[in-house]
Amino acid sequence: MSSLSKQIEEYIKALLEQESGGVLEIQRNILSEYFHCVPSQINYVLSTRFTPVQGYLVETRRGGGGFVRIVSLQLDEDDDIQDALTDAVGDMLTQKDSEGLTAYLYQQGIISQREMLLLNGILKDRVLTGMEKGQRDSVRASMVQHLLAMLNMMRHT
Amino acid sequence: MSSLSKQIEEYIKALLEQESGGVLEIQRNILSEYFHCVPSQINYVLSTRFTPVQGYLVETRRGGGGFVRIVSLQLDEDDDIQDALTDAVGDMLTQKDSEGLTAYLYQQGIISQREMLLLNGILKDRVLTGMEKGQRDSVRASMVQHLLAMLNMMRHT
DNA sequence: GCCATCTTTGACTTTCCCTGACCTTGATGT
DNA sequence: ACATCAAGGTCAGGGAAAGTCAAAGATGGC
Repeated sequence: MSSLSKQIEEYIKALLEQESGGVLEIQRNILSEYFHCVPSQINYVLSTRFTPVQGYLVETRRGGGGFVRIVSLQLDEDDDIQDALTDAVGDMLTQKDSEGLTAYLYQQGIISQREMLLLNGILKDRVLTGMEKGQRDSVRASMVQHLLAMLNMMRHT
Repeated sequence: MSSLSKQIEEYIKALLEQESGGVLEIQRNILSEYFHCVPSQINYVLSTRFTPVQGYLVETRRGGGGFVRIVSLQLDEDDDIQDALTDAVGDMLTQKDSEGLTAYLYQQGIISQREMLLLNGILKDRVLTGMEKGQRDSVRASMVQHLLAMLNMMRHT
């Protein structure tokens, strides 16, 4: 008995495969009606199975004409970016570690020096104001995960 | 299925491009008739998409011969980016505004398209997790303020 | 059988867009 | 000056999405 979440996951992935560009746009309500579940079930599936680490980027818009857009990144196994995504960055990342990572990306020729400097500037503790260290490191991790996912995407286009 | 607001936005931007001086003067009623909508819809579009932080100034005059003037702000080579934008950013910045700002910076040749995409990617609500909206907007403002400072420095060295 | 983890649900919230009723300002003719 | 008309402005409200969160339920490993 595969769970509903699992089924929804498969369905979305099937839809994604049909899209040539690896980009799927769909309405949350349509999906939840199709599976006879509450809309927030879709959020659960997206947040547990379509994360940057798993190779997906999700974008949404609310209000009239709202949608959910799911982008599938083609990731190859032995890739610097993918390694960083699965190994180096967990769900917490200190300023020091993020600087180490950007230096590595620069040294690998994945980002420019200027990009490294800009990213470091934005990821500093001093800039991520008004939160506890734990939260800062968690937000930084999220930012860097998304950054890596996008770098991966750009590399393949 | 792009929203009416989006269409109006595009239309205005297209008109603006045709103007050599970056200044467009038009009547609100003409626009609203063209799009078969109420006049105040135009105000909505102007106030959400043509703000200073997105690189625009809007001036209007009421009464007979009234008009809406939309000015696309141009940065000169020796303009101080910080001076020009710090106030506009303020201490709160929504995702939409930050995207407008990066688009502006790109259009003005201050950042590359790739930098714009990377920045947008890490400034999204979805990425700045685990906080209330107020805090998100405040952290985003902080990040963008620091970004402006760095861009300003890099520009003159 | 117990505990941890994953799933499912639904009540409540937020965002975005659009409309219409009513208000303010400026120009013009007398 | 004043009346009138011709702009544009404001604001509250409603509808259409998606988001959040916590509680309840299911599952699986030991």
